[in-house]
Amino acid sequence: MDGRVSGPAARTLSNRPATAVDVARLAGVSQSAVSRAFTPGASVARDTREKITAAARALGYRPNAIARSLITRRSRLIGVVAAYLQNHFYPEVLERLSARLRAEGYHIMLFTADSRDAADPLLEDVMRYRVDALILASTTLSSALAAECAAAGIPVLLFNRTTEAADVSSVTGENRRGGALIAAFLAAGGHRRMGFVAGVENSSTSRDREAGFTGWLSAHGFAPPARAVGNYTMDGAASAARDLLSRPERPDAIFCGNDHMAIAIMEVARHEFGLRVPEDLSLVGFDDVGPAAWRSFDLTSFSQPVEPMVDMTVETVLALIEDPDQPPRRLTAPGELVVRGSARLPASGIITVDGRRVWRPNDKGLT
Amino acid sequence: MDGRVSGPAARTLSNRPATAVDVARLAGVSQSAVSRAFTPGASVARDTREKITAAARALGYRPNAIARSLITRRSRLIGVVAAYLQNHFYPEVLERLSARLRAEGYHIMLFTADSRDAADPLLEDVMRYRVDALILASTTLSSALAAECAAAGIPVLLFNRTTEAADVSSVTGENRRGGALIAAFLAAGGHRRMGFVAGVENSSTSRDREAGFTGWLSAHGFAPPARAVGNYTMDGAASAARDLLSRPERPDAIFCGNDHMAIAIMEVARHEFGLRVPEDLSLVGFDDVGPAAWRSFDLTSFSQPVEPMVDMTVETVLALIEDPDQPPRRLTAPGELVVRGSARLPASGIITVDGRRVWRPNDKGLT
DNA sequence: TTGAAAGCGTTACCAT
DNA sequence: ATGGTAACGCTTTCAA
Repeated sequence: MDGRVSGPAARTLSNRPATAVDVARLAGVSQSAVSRAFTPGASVARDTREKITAAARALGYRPNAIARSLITRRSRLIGVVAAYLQNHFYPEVLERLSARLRAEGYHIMLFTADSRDAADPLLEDVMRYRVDALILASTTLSSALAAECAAAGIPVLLFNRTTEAADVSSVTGENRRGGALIAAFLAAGGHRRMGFVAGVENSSTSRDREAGFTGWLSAHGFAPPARAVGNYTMDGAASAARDLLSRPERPDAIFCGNDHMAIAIMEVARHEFGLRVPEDLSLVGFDDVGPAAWRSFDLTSFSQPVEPMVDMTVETVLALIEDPDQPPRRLTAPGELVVRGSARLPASGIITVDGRRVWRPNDKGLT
Repeated sequence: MDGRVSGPAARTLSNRPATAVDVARLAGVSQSAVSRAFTPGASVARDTREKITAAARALGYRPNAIARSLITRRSRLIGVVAAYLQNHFYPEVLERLSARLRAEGYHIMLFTADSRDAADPLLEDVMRYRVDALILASTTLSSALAAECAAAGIPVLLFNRTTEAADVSSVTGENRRGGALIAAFLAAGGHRRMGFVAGVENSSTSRDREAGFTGWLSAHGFAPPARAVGNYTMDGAASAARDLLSRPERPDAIFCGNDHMAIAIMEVARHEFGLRVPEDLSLVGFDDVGPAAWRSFDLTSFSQPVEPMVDMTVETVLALIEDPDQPPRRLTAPGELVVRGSARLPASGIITVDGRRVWRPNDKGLT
């Protein structure tokens, strides 16, 4: 009766995104049919579907993922909490993770956490968006938070971290074995005054690497390494290096908690202390990130292979979403000690695999 | 009447997240009241609110952002499309952007685009989630896509890119002025055989930097620079460097399209060609990312200040969300030519500002 | 200040 | 194979 705005034309003029109802009306079918046409496994007759897709295209219709999420109770959103994005490892992970998840129909909601402030307020947001799962990359998850996620039924996966406090899934590299292997490598290279630069001290990653390193050393009659803390930051590592390198008994080899810190330490050693690497000081890192291979650094490093780690992560997360009650998985991706020029070489054990030089000592007992 | 599952206990036992109805029931109020209690500006009596928050806490209630989005038609999600995450510039941007948006109550949905494949399928996903705005960091947006976003009413902002094809908002650095300033700087430093390594050739960023550079050169009687294309990747830049440096008339200075490529070029120059930087070859980059300041590179570079750029971005995006019909903004964040040791120095014009050495020639005409 | 009721745009379940 | 209808969990009128 009111002629001002009515009829199909008005719909078309409306600048709000088209809905399934609009499409249904135009195609002359029910809204349910439209829904089915956009649902992969649903049963729709050939020409019904064609009418619908034609109408949808005409209206620029796209199913509203928000509305879908509400009813299906699946947002197909994965919360990813990352810190330390300036550490090259994480951009590499993020890139791969995003690609793999997208292939599975999931998307990333990105949260960056200051390492200093608690993850709590951030978690509040995560929960409100009803993410289907949460991947914590390098953030300490308080056990309280883990409990809260569990209560909310949100699967949690720790990436590059573990925790004893809660029974939660995790994907890590071979931190302990890597640390031990590096100790053996440096010892075989003739070094005697070892140093270690820790990352964030209460992180499992740093603790495990250190435990592997010092464990091997003490088991083989070495003095405990000189030690400083770099907190996984470049500035922290630079300070740690200044500390270590100005001690009377200067280390002749330093195991740096990760490559990011190793680079900062190398800079300080060379440019502030005038040391030659590896003649005066051997340096070994962890992660084997891109910059480790740059000629300026040529860093020997224990690898954490991004692709396998991400693949494990995605697989685990999807399984957890499928069945949240299944037991948590704690997975470890095997790495290699990739040998480059930043540390003096042992007499034997260096072989070339897939174009990379790696150290595989005959000595067993380094599993 | 059916006694099996009913009453408050049953609700409590349910492991689905609590809803506003659950809270209302427990607090003895209406569901609307619960909604108001969680809406900043709403009118709720003091003790009503207290009853509600108590009940909410007891049940672990959190408002469902998905449901809220559906009715408010605002997802408070910002789509961010990023490529080249291995270029340090982008992680820095992402980190800052995430923090700033979160402070405004928005969240990032992250999409990583292979630079090779089109952004189209990705855009489909973006639209389905009804993001409130789209930030394209370093991706070429086809004008067709821009049109589609406009049709869907999604504000788009190009970060570190512009386009003539469509009338869309953008935030960039001073690409043209930077390129010109670098030309003047190198000329003043006594260089005569200039080289340029382009990024992605059809990107506005690379084109503007090159235009500024070659424009200044030709205006001042210099031959056009030797030219190669690096596509903003390290591998591409390394190849470009090999090309340029093995030419008979080897350049004595190269303007590298960004720092990421500059580092690769420096590696090749030093380690493959045995050149000293800057004695044999001067190198200048663009962006002034973190690694530029590392002693090993000590790269002279025109800065693109992340914080101002991100702040402009957030401000613009919020304004566009508020009023999508306002005219697009094309903003430019001023940079400086940060002088370090990778290029021979001009006799004058270098001053120290905020502890950084920058070049500010007396010569006007470099606006 | 509060509660009832009408959506928001889907999917899911029933009939047909 | 198709259409009608009831959710999903919230915000937003509108009355009271």
